[in-house]
Amino acid sequence: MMANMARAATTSDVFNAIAEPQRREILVLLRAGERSVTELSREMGVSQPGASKHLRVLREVGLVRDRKAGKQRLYELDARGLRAVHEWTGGFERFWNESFDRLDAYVQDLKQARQEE
Amino acid sequence: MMANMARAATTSDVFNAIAEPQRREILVLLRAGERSVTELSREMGVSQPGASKHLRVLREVGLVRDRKAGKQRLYELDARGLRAVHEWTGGFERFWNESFDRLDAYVQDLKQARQEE
DNA sequence: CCAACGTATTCCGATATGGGTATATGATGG
DNA sequence: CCATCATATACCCATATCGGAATACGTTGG
Repeated sequence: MMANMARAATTSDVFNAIAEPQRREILVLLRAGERSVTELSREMGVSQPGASKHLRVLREVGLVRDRKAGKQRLYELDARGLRAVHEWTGGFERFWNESFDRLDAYVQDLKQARQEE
Repeated sequence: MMANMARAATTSDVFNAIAEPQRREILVLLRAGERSVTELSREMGVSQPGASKHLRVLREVGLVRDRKAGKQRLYELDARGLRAVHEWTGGFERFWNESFDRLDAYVQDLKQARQEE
């Protein structure tokens, strides 16, 4: 009865889609222009079904578009979905920019070391 | 012989760590300041072990620091690891702008097609 | 020391995941 | 229509994942 959901479906979630290194690699490759599945699988050193499956995920979350070109199917980047991730992480910019960040971490470490002695 | 790795371990990978909605929620909550585990679990409507386990993942990828405070353990944001994600997605900025242009062009085409009906 | 409180870990069950391999589906040229 | 190339899907396996419940561990006050 679907009581225990193991994790959010990788599809329909951009954060999950880009959690996979090979999928990130695909997106990077596609910045240089559209590619066929075979080209991608060769450039990545991955089996064709492997590439196809990752492309399916990327397609379902909307990060790539595909178009038929003869026997081939060309995949093209659609980076709009990455904007949400960029903006979400951007919401933390002031926290990683704080100049006392490193010093603060250092102080915390000292405190902790003391307490654990 | 560990031949089939199901997916990259969620630990040691920031992209994977933030693929989990609850973990993202924790990070957001911690922007307002450090919190104990119980406080977090209550604010999130999650069990205490649930919170603890997500915090462990976040700690292992370095997105939070913890410090003992009496019986409690206070968790604090360490957003530096998010910078990598921000920058990676930032590498696509010109593409999502371009995509908007393309969408815009498409919309223009639609308008035009209508007028020509 | 011990009772209590706060937190972490362990175990379990259901499910998602990724990589193979084999095979199905699709499109093309002739 | 057929042979062929390109891609997608199905199936299997090993493992990761998440949530819940029970329990272990740690700290503190009395």
